[in-house]
Amino acid sequence: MEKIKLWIVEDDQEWLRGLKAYLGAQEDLEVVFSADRPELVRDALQPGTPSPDVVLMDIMLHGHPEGVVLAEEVGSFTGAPVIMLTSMEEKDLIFRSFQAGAIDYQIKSDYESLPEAIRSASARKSTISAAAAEQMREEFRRLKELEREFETEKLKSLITPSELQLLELVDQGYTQSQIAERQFVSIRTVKNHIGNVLKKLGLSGSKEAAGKAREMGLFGREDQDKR
Amino acid sequence: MEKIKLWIVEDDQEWLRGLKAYLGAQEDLEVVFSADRPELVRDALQPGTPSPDVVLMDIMLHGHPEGVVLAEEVGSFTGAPVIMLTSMEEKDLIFRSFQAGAIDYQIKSDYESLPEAIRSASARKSTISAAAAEQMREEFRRLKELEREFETEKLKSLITPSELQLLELVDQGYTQSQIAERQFVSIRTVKNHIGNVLKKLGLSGSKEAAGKAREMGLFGREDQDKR
DNA sequence: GACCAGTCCCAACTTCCTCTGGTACCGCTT
DNA sequence: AAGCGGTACCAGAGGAAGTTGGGACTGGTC
Repeated sequence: MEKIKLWIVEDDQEWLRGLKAYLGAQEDLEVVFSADRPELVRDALQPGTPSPDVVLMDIMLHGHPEGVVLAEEVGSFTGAPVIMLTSMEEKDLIFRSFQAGAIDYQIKSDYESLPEAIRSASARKSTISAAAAEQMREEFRRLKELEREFETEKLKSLITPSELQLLELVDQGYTQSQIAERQFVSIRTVKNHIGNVLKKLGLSGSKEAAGKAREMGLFGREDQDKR
Repeated sequence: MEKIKLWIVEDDQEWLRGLKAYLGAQEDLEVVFSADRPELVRDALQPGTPSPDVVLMDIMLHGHPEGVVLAEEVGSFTGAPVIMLTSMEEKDLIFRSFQAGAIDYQIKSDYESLPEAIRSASARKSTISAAAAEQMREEFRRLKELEREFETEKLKSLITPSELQLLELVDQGYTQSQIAERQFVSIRTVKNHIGNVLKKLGLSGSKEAAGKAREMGLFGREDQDKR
């Protein structure tokens, strides 16, 4: 059986030695390269260093999260899956690692589960912990809400108050002349407002525009709340 | 050894039977409940149905992604980790499932890896496939970029053109009187503009404000590009 | 003391946007 | 033919915001 070739990047000498010993003792794992400084890793990318099947990368190197950028470099150069190691579960770093292409994220103190994580990683599977997944979920939710808000803001900045009011009446099914009566303005005003909205939204069809505005929550929030 | 108790929700009778047979044949797995319709699952939530250790949930039930909402309900009611099943890797559904609290996401055709995924899930670990992870990564990237753009827009909407111009000169190290000369305006104008910016940003210190504006890319994009 | 940055007021002027209404015309449905 | 929605212009009134200045004052720093 072919052993899984590991690279380990870890600035804490103590941990590095421990990891090498512990992982090297596994039947199917083999540490072929290790480094405690980013420079050494970058050197290893060009010459004949045995290429890795899986890379273990400490997320914090000498006090700052250099592991993140390094992970991206190593990942794209060697094509190997990268597992990030960290002491604490720090939300922002999980995302940065994830974005940088790391396949997995493991807590150092949980070293017993590392061999299994490495085997999964070599098969291109991530075994993200529940806590980490939960934090990603939260961040995801936040970003999705933000995306929605962003869209809403963009719409709101296009539509003026009176245009919006007319749209609401359109949405309720009134005809343009009915709206004109109700609002004590001429049909011309109504036609202009709606025409302007349609031009700004790039639509043709006041029903469409009104529906869109409603979906985006631009009308009163008193009643409808789809969550 | 205690067997892992499974719930299976799957509308395709063929698959449901296959899954029950295949998974039930595993030594450490036991299918304690299965359903082919959402209603049956909701019924199972209250009475004495054996509670699950892991739930398998088809993401598409009768043509529409009802599995997503169902996953959230089942997950929060039973507290069990939920694995979503699907035929194809559809980006949007992965996120929706993930947000809904699903711990994992498996492709049906890849059924050989299901038992292992179930074991991981029962230990609250997800074994997301590389393809799915890559899609999540992309979506993440997009959302993060959007977040940044959002922040930028918010700033830009606060700062007026001439204020921005003065900020740029401040950033280049000119004093207020130098800026006044250069722009052929009185010192009073400069002081006012900068004062207004500081009030709007809630800062005190024009250097700070200028730096922030630069970081947000509000100045010319011709040269600096930090990526 | 001179110089600079920052803070609070106030006051013109300009420019742009909104709101309002208008004329004229097209296409569709009833 | 009448009614409705939609499109393309135009134009005046009003208001909000941006720009430019000013006065008066505080608090550092060289």
